[in-house]
Amino acid sequence: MPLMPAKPEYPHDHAQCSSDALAEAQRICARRGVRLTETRQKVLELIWGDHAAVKAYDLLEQLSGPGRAVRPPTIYRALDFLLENGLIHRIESLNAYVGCPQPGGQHSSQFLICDACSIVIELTGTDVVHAVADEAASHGFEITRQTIEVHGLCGPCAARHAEEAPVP
Amino acid sequence: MPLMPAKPEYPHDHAQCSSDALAEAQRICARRGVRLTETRQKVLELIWGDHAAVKAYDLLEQLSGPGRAVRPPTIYRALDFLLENGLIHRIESLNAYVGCPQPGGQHSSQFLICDACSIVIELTGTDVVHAVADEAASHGFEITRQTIEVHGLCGPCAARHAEEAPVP
DNA sequence: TTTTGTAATGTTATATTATCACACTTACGT
DNA sequence: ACGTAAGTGTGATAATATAACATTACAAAA
Repeated sequence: MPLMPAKPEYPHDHAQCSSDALAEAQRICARRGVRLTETRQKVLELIWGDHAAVKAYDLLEQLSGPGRAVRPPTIYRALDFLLENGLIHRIESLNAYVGCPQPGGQHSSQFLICDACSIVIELTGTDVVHAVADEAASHGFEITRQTIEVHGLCGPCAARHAEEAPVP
Repeated sequence: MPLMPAKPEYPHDHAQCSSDALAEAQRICARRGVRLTETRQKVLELIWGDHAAVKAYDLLEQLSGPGRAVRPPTIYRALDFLLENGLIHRIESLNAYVGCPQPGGQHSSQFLICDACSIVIELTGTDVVHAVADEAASHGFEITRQTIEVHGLCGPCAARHAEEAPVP
């Protein structure tokens, strides 16, 4: 049974959410003495268009216009900058990028990814991080980077799905 | 400081390890009534060449010979088969594939990946899985697939690294 | 044993994701 | 204004993966 695609449902004032993220990004870049140039900011805005992960070549299309053909390096440079400065995350299992809601600091990445509506929810709990750290330590392993990506159905999509295929 | 690449260190009888994996794969396929054809078996053998993850196009080169030019679909079909039957895993953060040491059953994927020697260690503990499941449940999220990929340095590489760059 | 249907493979082309190399421009401190 | 480093433009290409359709091999039925 194929998943029904849908728009991410996340009841909140997204215009606010997005502009907060942009403002915070500006603060962070100012504090760090790095430049949030027009291209970088534009890419960040596009990524914050909603709470789904965005593909590099979609950004490319969106940035390109009638008079302006943006090339891949432009996008990837902007993405690299945003990644380095902790403003976005890369979702490995999707080859896509999503805004970071707690930008600035290094923090481990744990995501719930809805395969129906594509929403990406970033987790902030420490239990998982600790459990992983313990396991790693027991193997004498020194962690530099954790990637935790959990696929499935978000609450609203799970509900919709159950409705469409009710269990007898 | 760049990581020193190295061969994966994993003191064991790898010939045995590898041939056990192959034999187990044959048992599993027989039980399931699916065919471990020559190409599929060859790919599985190559993946079990050591405990590092292998790239699809490296398999392609290794399978190709003077008289035989193997094309991408051949490899990807074999990889799909092996993935579907739980004989290998895909490491998303590397776009690469690794043998599964507990093949057959569905199980969550948790890997320690050494960025120096490329060894991939599959974890089997349940703490992490439970911690993730709890977090997901608290968001009303229904999990279908977990990907946990932890990058860093394995024990031997961490030791070697510390030796090369001693802390005063 | 031949037939026949399905699974598997071969083959060509192309899609998708990402990087390299080098030229040019802009911002910024001096 | 000048020099420098950071940022961007541009063309080419690398690396990863899939689509579409033809052909072959296998195993069970007739």
